[in-house]
Amino acid sequence: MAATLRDVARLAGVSFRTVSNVVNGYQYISDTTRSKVEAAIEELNYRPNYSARSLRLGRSNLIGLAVPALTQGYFAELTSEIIDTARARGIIVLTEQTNLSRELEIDALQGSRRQITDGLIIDPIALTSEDADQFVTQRPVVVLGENVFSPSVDHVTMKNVEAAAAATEYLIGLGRRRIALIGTTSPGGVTMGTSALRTQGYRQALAAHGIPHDPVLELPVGVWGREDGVAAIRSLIKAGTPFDAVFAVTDLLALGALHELNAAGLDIPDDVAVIGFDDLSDDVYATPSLSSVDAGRRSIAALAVDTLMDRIANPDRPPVYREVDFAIVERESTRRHS
Amino acid sequence: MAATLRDVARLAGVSFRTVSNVVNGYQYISDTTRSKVEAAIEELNYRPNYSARSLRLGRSNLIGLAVPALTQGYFAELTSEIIDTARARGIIVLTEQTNLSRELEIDALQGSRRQITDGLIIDPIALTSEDADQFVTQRPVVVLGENVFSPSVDHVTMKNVEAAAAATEYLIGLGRRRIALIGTTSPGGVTMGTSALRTQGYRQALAAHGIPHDPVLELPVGVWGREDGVAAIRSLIKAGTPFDAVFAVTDLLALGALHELNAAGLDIPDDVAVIGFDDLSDDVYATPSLSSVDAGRRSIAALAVDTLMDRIANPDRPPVYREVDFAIVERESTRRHS
DNA sequence: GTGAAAGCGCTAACAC
DNA sequence: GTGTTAGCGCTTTCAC
Repeated sequence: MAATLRDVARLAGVSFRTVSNVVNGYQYISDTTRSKVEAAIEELNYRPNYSARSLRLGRSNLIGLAVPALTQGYFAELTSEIIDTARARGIIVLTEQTNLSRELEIDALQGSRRQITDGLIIDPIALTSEDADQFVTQRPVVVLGENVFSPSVDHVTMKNVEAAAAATEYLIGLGRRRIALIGTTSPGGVTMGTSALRTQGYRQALAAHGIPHDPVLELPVGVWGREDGVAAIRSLIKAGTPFDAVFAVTDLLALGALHELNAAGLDIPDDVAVIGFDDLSDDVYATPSLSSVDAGRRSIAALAVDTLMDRIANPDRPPVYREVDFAIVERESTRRHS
Repeated sequence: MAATLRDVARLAGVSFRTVSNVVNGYQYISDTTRSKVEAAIEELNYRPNYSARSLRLGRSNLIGLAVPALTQGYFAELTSEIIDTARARGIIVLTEQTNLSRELEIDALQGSRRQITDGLIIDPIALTSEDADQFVTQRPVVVLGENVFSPSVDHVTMKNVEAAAAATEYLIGLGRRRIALIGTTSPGGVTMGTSALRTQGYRQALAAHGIPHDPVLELPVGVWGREDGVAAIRSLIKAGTPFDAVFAVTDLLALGALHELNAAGLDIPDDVAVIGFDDLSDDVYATPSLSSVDAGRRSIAALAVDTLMDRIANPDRPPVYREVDFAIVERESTRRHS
């Protein structure tokens, strides 16, 4: 059996309250007492019992993180960054995957595991703003992405419209006029919100430059996997639609597109320039390397954790809506040959 | 404040022991009582307090998972599979990243967060078998990979030597004789164990076919990122070493190699056939798609969770060493043109 | 600076 | 089938 505070106190010859004080770094303890206690802790290899501490404090230092799938590069990187940020704050992250399922997202928000954690960071895909009340829960929630807006909850997100417009303008600046959009909203498709915003940015940029908007160039996809990028390019080529650039609303789609453009024998970027969205670390190793929009994932990770911790400490403050900055990252898939 | 068992009991007009019985699915309760209690639970939106339950039971239903980095595809997929397997068993996973750091691996094993979880699954990279006693801890540990063997602890791992030999033999069967090995052990390199075993398999296969073993074809790397695969091919080409195939000890290295071979204008697989190791889902979307060794990651995830749960339930059973099966997955990077 | 004691919410042994 | 009670290990108010 593991040693308890009492065991340590007995060995050190002090009251067990004193041991608790030492463990919690309480100030006014004589040096001799402190070192006696520390020696006893060392000898018994004492570790505080977190369940007891949590029960007493009503706080576990655990937070939940609910993302669609760790196998998607964006979420693997986001999760990695959130775990590291949390660790630096003394917080432990309990990750779960919602697999694009409405049920699992509701379970993440409402299920009994919420009880274990002090708060939750969630990136909802299947839920929409119509489900806004699902997000109003006993314990703090920070919502990522813009598929959902729930007025009484904290949000941390990216500037989707502006960033998508910037990517499109960048392609226009390269002289491209027939810019395909892969991953626009589709009637039954998931990720409506994000997709809609990036589509909006794309159209805004075209309009701003007087480029007519051709519906044939806007390709909806099922989900956001590489295979969907492949399929989009395939359908474009099959239909014989001319195009000289591709803006994919996510890097996975862009990587799939790259693969299929290569397979079709097209030159990138001479025949078709390609830019994605998310700035995954994989982009550098694509053939050719993939230009992308860095939408601020690293900032989002840090801001999400800090916003959640702040809300836990301060439950009554008004909800915040925070957006992080973006940047275009230029690589071979759009670079002019020099 | 959240409702407690007592609140529910008061509302339902029963003793709070009865409520506990209902919550825990105890058998002998009258249907009327049960439904009264359930109505009260519903009305108060009661959720059991896990800290209290854990404190009482000495068991949290939380397990730790320590992997090098979620940004590495293999570990993202492994983690994803472990989380899902655990969830199906009612267990929650608390993931941390050890970043190839010896200190962080020791912290995962010995640190105070061990206290929160019932057990730990760890894939050590920086620690070696010389650190075997670090793995002997109060609470159950399951060790993944073969960088470490600690005799009194459970292990779940893959058949590295056999799988690497099979990959090499497969290339030999394709008529290749100058097979480069990317990711062999290097004096100061990490992941010595895994690397050494796969190198051993490679050499065994060559020897079995009477192919002389050329040290120039064995390329050590720093870590196992795509950039290291790029560097390995670059050095090979720069040195003018002839080669007609590449076996990379991990897919990330192989994907980097693919990228650099493409950049050098070599035809894959005609000039150089490439096979990796791990069967990441990315492999399908590489250009060309990457052949690989499926070393049994999915089985490892399930087996690791089950072995840990079994050990938690049964702390005194003898330690086990379990190996899962592998398979060669053929794709374009090694396929003969038809 | 240290000690005694209450109680966080729950489970389970023990009565009835 | 239901009620009473002890106690898991800890933090913290209140004394001294």
